[in-house]
Amino acid sequence: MKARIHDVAERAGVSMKTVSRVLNREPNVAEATRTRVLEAAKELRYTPSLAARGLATSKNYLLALLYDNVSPSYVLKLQQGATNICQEAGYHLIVHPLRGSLSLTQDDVLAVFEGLPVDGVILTSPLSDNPIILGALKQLGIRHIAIGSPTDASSNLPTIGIDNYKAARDMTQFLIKSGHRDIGFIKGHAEHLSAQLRYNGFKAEMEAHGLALRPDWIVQGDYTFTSGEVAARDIFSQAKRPSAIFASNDDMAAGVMAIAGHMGISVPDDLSIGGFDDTATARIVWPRLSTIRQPVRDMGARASEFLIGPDNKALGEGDGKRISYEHHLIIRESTKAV
Amino acid sequence: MKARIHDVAERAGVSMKTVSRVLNREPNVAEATRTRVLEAAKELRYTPSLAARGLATSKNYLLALLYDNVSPSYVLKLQQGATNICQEAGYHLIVHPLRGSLSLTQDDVLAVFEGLPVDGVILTSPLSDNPIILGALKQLGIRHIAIGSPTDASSNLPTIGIDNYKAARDMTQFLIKSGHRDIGFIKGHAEHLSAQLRYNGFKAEMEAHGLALRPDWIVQGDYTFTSGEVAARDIFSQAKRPSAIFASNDDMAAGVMAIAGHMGISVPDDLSIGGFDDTATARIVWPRLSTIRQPVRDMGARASEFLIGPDNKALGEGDGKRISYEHHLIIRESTKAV
DNA sequence: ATCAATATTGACAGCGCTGTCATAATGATA
DNA sequence: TATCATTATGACAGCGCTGTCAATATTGAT
Repeated sequence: MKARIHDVAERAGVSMKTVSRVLNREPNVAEATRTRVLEAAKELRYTPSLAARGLATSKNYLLALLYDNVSPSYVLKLQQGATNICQEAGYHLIVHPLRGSLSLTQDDVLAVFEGLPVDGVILTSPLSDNPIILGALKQLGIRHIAIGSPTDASSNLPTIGIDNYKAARDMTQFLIKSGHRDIGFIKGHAEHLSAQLRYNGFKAEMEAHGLALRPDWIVQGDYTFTSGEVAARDIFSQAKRPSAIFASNDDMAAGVMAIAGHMGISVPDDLSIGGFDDTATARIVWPRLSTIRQPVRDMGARASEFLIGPDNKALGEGDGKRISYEHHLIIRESTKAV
Repeated sequence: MKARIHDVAERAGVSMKTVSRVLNREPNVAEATRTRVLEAAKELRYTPSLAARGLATSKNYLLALLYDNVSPSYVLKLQQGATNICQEAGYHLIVHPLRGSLSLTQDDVLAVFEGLPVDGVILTSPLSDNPIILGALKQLGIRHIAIGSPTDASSNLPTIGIDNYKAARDMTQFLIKSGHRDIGFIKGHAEHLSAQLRYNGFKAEMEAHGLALRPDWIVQGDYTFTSGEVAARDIFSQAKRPSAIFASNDDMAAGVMAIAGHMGISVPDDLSIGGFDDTATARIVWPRLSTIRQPVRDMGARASEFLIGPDNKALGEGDGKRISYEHHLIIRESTKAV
């Protein structure tokens, strides 16, 4: 039924080992031989057995993408980028939800990874900020990389992301330049490093313009739609309302928008709203959200490349531990100059 | 580093084969032996090597979930259900995007599956309606199951889903009972069987109540947000506007809502909107969508169970080829009695 | 022509597990 | 107690591939 390497070898008139060499792009194969083997493989529709190859090389040819508590479209975009690279390299990607990661014990986590026979793991926030998970990965010797906030130079964790701090400054600057002076802020999940960085960026830019941060307008959220609603209610119950609200992600921004709609506050006429991430949500709500776009697919692709590549391969410039991608400020209809 | 079956055997004082028996729940192992083996395995934190096991059994212990063109949250929910089951059985799930599936040739599809060493495939619409894909799967002898519309009894394809026809009737009936008589409809993607069934349900219920279907109010969409916008513009440009619009899925309903917002048509005061699927979108838009909920997680779980189980295992009642789950009509703020 | 260096190829073992089949222990039956 | 069916266990080969190492062919420099 299914062709084996032996069949290809026979057909090409070479040894199995030579076929193996061609298929694995090893050096020192005569050009003519290579061609002959490739042809034979094609004719037989040969594809190597993952299992056999894995057993022989003690690799698994499997990567995992772990997530908890992030937006589905973000996960799937990452995954699409990663899958493309995996396919080329004969790898496959297991997308694995890890629910309630914050309350997981060391043993829980070890059990998860022992049951996941992968060569590398891509972590998204907040998993990448979780010492238990990082510890388990290190203990088991599984390569890993985080998608998130590469600005934390203190850590040794290879990381791909955008400059959340700078991006938040950009959005804040945009709002200020649009004439807003009374700007509220909804913080992201307290456990996510990105949340801290985004807030820092907001704060720095406000201060750089000599604008006051009003504590009543700065509310803790947790990146969920509902927390955006709660935060919005909170802010709107104050004596004075801000003219703009910058939410740390799109879902919370959508929550703000829902409450505004409910309370008859017109967006963007009475209130401008800025989001972050440019998820599908940003284009689904009306008016559409002004937000920050991350090249998520590229980041996923880069992460797989790193995990599949040789151990010693550096990730980026400098110490080779961090890569920062460019973000983009996307202006849509949820913001307006005053 | 990593424990092998040999180590466990030694520690338990039995042969490797016996350990294998215990781990695979084969019969004819003395209770005392079983306990001893289990203990040894636990102490050594032993987990079998997928590759070796796969090589020996010529199984892959891998399932694939293929999708194209469906909402991310739908895919991830399916995946969560499926993953749970897979874990228990020592399987893993590869979520695989198959973009542009409609223009794929036989060879493209074969190449995809040959590169995907899996024991079973879960197909979502529209892949499950694609004869090329089904053909390739059959040709390669890969077990598969569709998530979608199990009402098509003509096919031999095992299918899990809800009764799209009935669900659409339910939503239509609800709108009619709310006093709406002028109801528009936005059709789903022409290639999806579900789209046809939903439309049929709408039509049947309208006719059952003696209500006319106005062709100007029935517009073709393709399940995307944008197509919902286009359809809405189309309907709103007619001389008379319907008092309610039933969109074949939530994303299109959100599109309608966006255009309504844009044109100053108030939802639900001037226009009721019904969606379908109860995706995250339904709760993100404002007002929140009345819609139809499917037990997507359960469906994913059931699908994996089927694929992992023995060949002869029937799926459901009757001919054992179809399972229909209950749907639920979810009433939120996007609809209102007139 | 000669030999070292290099390029190209193949034989063979073994990765960690399970299937097959043989054997040993146990229980049931006469 | 002898005999046979049943249950419990182990020895061994082999799944399809690649790593190691040895063998052979080719090249270039003398």
